[in-house]
Amino acid sequence: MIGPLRLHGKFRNAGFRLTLPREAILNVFAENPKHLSAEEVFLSVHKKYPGVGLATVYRTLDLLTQVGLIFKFDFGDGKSRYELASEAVKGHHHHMVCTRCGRIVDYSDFMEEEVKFIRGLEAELSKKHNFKIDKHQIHFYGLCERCQ
Amino acid sequence: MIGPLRLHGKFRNAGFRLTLPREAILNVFAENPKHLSAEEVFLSVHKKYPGVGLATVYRTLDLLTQVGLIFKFDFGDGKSRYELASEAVKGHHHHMVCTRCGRIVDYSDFMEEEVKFIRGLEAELSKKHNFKIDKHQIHFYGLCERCQ
DNA sequence: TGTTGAATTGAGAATAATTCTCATAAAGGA
DNA sequence: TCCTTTATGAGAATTATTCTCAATTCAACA
Repeated sequence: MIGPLRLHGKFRNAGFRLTLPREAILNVFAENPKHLSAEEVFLSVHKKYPGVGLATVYRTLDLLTQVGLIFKFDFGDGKSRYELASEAVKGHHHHMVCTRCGRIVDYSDFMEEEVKFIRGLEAELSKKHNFKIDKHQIHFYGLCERCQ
Repeated sequence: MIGPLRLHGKFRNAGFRLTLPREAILNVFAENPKHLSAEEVFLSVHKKYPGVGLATVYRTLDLLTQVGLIFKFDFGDGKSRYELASEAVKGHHHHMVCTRCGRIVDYSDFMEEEVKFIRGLEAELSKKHNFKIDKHQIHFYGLCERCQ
């Protein structure tokens, strides 16, 4: 669970207001685990706060992504997915996507080596191409256990 | 340029017919360089073969992706992009995406180390999670030279 | 603690990418 | 060449996402 105060601060500094829908949406991420689609977030919020509309969910997801509280992913199934940033950092992980059933398997093995390697690569690339990298995504695609 | 014979074989083995639209679409990739959207492919094909429709382009892109002749990418701007597989393999490269202007910068530096590292990771992950990995994508996001 | 202006919201319309439908046309084996 | 199957074009349909706009809420300040 993210501290309301930190959240509060993040929003204010960025010039945004802290509203009920925004907190509700953030709570969904704090309670549910991972990579939720906009519709899943909407349905989840809707249970407690039926008044919150889908457009607000989209707007807020955008906002939270900009502010850096959640990450946005595209696994190639036509809809975006979002995930709490603190989750992704604390239990840092990446994704394997099953090309048959669409299942997303997280892994957090070898992250230390991976992060070290990627950091190095980032530094080299940033310098060489004058590209200010601030995040990366690594996705593996293939067949999950069930679909082989 | 992909040899028509090899192409021929690939299609037959997969149970598909080799048609003019399919060749035309593949030629677009052989002639143009990289990561084209469906619409870009459509427009390009349309110049030489105005008869070819957008639906066919989508169908063929799907097909070519399945057969493995092209790769499909999602850079998070709401449209898929495609790229000749042999291009991606021969001049193996990955992508950096500018989060402000959407520009995609290819890089092919450090690929040897990168591929070696990723291969190792793939092997470990496949074994541990019993996930049959057949491809990966690495994307870096940030600000390109012009947008900083 | 009420007032006020700006930021935010909900509802539904609008948009954009992609997929589907179906009647017609083309491919390639017999 | 004929025939069956597969592929195609055109446009309708679908899906995710964004936009519009009047009504509401936030929070700074009186």
